[in-house]
Amino acid sequence: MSPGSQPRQIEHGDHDAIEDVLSIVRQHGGRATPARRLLLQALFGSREHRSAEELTAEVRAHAPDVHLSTVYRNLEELERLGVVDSTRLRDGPATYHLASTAHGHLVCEKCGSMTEVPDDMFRDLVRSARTRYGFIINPHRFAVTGRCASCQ
Amino acid sequence: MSPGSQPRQIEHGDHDAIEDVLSIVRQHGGRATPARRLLLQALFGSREHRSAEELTAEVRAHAPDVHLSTVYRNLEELERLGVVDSTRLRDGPATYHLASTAHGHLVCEKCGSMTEVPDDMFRDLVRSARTRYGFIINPHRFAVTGRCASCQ
DNA sequence: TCGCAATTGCTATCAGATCGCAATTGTGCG
DNA sequence: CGCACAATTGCGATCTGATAGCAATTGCGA
Repeated sequence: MSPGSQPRQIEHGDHDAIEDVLSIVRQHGGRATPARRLLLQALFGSREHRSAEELTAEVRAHAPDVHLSTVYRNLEELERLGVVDSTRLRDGPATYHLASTAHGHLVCEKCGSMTEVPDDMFRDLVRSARTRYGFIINPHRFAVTGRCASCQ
Repeated sequence: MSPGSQPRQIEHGDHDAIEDVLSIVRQHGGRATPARRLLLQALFGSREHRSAEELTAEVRAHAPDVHLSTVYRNLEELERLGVVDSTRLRDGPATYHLASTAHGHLVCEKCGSMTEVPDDMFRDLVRSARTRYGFIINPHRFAVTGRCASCQ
């Protein structure tokens, strides 16, 4: 559970994936800047949920001049393109992760721990929201709060 | 949709309800101050989700000196006592409402509109979270985000 | 009625996030 | 291959929502 654990190596598949994303960016009139590339690297390089601040720190390890606001702007852009999802956990900053890593979030309102859960948990909720209200739920972008097993 | 609409009259039942809450507060060593009473009045007086700021404005209509921080402190206290729930909609400030008015929230991430939905929509999710993870979900304290019917 | 802890008003401060602007830099087009 | 120009960046100022510290006030149990 230590914050900086699992700094999983960038695998060669990631590089292609990053370039794929960048070509999507280009298709939308965007550019492949070093900061953007580095940010994507950080996003691909870790399974954890990262705040903008944490991602900035990771980017800065390679390019110390990249500014926090740049990271925010890029995250916003990448979210607009559907590449990343942001999730507001109950307290603290928003966290960001690749949109492809599909999962919901259970956040304990006592101890703050977060459990990732598969999408199918939301199947029923998604279905009834659609049929009853015509509302299409995106289960990745919010946190479900309550009490975790050890905090009952 | 105008912000100040529906300023539903304080009904005589509300007064008793407010005093009931205050006696609970007293049982926990708290006091029945004017600010507290006014805040409860505001909470009872409206079905809408209100931010701390909005509630403060309402309280100030009767007692102009009540400070924003006082309202925050009281909301925190009342939430601790289980009288109110707070919900973080996707953006903007947290909103507060009486815990008794049980419902979940669907928030459109495009137009920002909010739909209140009955608890039973969450039945399945609540059940599988409990059986699979021992996690007890409180459906009132978070917002489910997605696209509303008119924003597909 | 009295004493004391709970509460308040106020200001300062916090964290997270956004904005404006001049300088820089990708990149599509010729 | 090189240019023009829009996209992007660094940086600081600024914004909003929320909290903390502290002295003065005030409910309320005994």
